[in-house]
Amino acid sequence: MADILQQPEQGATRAEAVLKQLQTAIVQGELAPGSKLIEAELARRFGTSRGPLREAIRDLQARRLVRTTPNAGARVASLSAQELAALYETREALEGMAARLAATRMSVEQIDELETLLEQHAVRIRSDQGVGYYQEEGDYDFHFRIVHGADNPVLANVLLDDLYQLMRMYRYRFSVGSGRADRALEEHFRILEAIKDRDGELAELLMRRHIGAAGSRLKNETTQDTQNTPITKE
Amino acid sequence: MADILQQPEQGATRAEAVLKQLQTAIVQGELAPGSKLIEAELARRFGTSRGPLREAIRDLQARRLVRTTPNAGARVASLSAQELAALYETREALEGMAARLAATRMSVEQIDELETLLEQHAVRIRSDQGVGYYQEEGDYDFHFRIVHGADNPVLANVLLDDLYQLMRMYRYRFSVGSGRADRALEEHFRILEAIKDRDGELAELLMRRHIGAAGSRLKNETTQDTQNTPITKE
DNA sequence: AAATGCGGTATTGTCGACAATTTAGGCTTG
DNA sequence: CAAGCCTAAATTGTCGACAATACCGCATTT
Repeated sequence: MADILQQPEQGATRAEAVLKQLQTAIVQGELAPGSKLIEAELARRFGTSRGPLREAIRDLQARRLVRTTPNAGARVASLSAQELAALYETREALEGMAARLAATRMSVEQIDELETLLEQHAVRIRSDQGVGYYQEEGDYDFHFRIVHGADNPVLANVLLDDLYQLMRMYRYRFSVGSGRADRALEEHFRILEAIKDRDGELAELLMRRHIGAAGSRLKNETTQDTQNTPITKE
Repeated sequence: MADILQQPEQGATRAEAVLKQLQTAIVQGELAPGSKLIEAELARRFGTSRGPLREAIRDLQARRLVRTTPNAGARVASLSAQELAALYETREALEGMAARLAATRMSVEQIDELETLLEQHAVRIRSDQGVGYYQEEGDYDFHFRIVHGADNPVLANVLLDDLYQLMRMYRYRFSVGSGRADRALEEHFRILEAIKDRDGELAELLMRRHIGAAGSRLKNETTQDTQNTPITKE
């Protein structure tokens, strides 16, 4: 039980382990958007050679968390307000679709489990414990289950692997949704109701609104300082 | 004008060049779905070392054209009928969204250009020349412009980089849409009309139908032999 | 004869060194 | 003083070799 802070072993291959560590470093904001990723430096930090690190960077590029230009290296993605809006727009369409499909494809067991999950959330929020928890993991968990309930592997891949990490990254920075947990939970319950009724059309509509609300709040928070300039530090 | 067949130089870096060559080899079916990608062999073939080749494979993995399992190598993606349906389902949602957005965001110049493009297609089809061309490049071109007209970089990225190549790969194999060029063109014109009217809702509906039709035809072609088994050769 | 363990071979994962390219700073030059 | 070149440092791209792992055929055992 020696090294809890440093747990360097994860994943089958070294490249995978580096990928995970690097991804969390980016998502949690330790590596600021726009900052340069120097291969040699990161390789030293993660105790590996440049080979696996390079592969990790390429994976992150696919997930839109970094951008690389040939011969000039990689930088942490830095989304402009416009791109951030585009991200939410796309998410709205995809998760709306997920909700519609989930309404017809989720099993009753899955629906039951989702309901108990939401009830647990309700308890947590009423007791004012874990508000932060709810916003992070709980919200993610709800959307995650909807996407899985849609039973569409392509959709799941695009949303969970590609787009979600990007949003988590920016959610971190603004701590989006402060004090909106109860409202969000209410919306989650409504979506659940629509799914229980097997009303795909309604579920899609509610989900789109739910995400649209989050997107417009995000827009307000960003446009106060930046209008077209990237949201970055360096 | 010596080597037209073999033009080994493409892209700024070797990995990029390999990526393009390998991707076309896969999309055109030269490397059958399910077949194994042996790094040493491909490296020899493309006249490079395993390093750049490895990076190309990782890029293709992000585009869902290959699947890798740690320590066991990469194989050309082999979609089951179910996954293929999921692919079209997702495309339907995304391109529907693209059409809706394009209806409000495309400039009149862009719309004019799109109209002349379709008129050229009409001429080609009526004269019975280039039916094959239309189905391949022309159709792609139309959808490409709609996606760009939506002015949403995330959407464009997901559709064009990730999903489109996969579909081209399977379109090749079945030569989907044989003799449907005139019908497809008609549908394209209707979508254009909706965009000219700035009627996003209608444009979305028409686009979804347009793609849904292609998807169900594809489904018919595949379910005749395979129901749950992957569509592959080896 | 079927299952299981055991090599040997093929293939992938990782590393360190070298080549090519970009980047930064100083110097010259107009 | 500004602009442009030119060198040097830093960084990325590429390669070949070695280590680790998975795959395959064969012998052995029950």
